[in-house]
Amino acid sequence: MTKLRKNDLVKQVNMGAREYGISTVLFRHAVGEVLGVNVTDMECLALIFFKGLATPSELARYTGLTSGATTAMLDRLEKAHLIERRRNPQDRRGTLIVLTNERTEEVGAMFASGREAIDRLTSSYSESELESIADYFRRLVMVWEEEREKLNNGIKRK
Amino acid sequence: MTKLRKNDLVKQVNMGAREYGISTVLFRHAVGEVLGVNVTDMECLALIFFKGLATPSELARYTGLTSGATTAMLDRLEKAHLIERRRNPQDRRGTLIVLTNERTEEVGAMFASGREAIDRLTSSYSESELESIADYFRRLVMVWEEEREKLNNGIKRK
DNA sequence: CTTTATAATCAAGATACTATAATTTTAAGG
DNA sequence: CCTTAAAATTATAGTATCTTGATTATAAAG
Repeated sequence: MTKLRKNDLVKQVNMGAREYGISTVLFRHAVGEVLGVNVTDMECLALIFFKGLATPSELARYTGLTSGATTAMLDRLEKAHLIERRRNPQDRRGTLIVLTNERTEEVGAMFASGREAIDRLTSSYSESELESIADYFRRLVMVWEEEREKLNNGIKRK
Repeated sequence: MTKLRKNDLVKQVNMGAREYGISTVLFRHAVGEVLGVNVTDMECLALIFFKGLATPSELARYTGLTSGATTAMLDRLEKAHLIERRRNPQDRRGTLIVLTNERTEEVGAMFASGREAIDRLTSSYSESELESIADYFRRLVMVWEEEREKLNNGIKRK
């Protein structure tokens, strides 16, 4: 009954992907609680931390906030000395958002332990396993991006 | 230089995991826009959809909302005929939250196409690949859960 | 140049959330 | 039983956050 076994594995993987998403959401909420920032602001902060650099427009797209709400959010993060606005030399209308030197370490420390654990975990797999996993993630991202575009096109047509 | 190759693969996987998380957030926001519900409510709705069933306490933990705000949120989703409150036969103090029959299809349709694509994608891997991927997800979840507990313990001690 | 589009901000009013406390209903322990 | 605890809801007042529409500065296209 190898067919059953495969179906079962497919389910396990799909379930795993979902639970992974849930666990990262919960973790970010916990970090937010420690830093004293709300959920929206924390989602942003996490993105800035992982990307190293972001623009307000990018953050607005990511969080689904309007531009006004995004400005307000960045004001809050700035007042808490968590981020800094820098002018974009390429486009002088634009702003670049980075973590402040002051608190990057503090924020980093919370993610660092997890990052290291993930590094150890990932490194424990063989090259061929890593190839499969990386490939799977790439394709997952493609699927959700395509689905999102379908929805967005649907909105525009109305 | 097989060491370099492995390091590169590890980076690809770690990056892939992050981008996957980002793409699912963006997708849920797009669905929320179509359904006309705000981000918080949508995060909840997605959890209910994927789990099939949830309790208010569970949703409060997941969203970081207080119990009062959770009740208000469920009121909004109920007024929009997206969810239904059912009594929990196991614990009659409790409430179970499910999608309504009316709109499950509508919501489901938006996720269905993606779900099917994911199913096809996942099924295209071999059993041994799926084992590695499932294992990787399981361990990722464990890592973030552990990290979250560390943070929560830190809060409590204060 | 002039027009149009984009990035970000700001101001005002509407909505959502928090904190707190009280209430109801049920579960579970002694 | 009786007490204590848990799940969910309700109510109120205050605060935080979001939306909308206007505004400024700059970029890009014609």
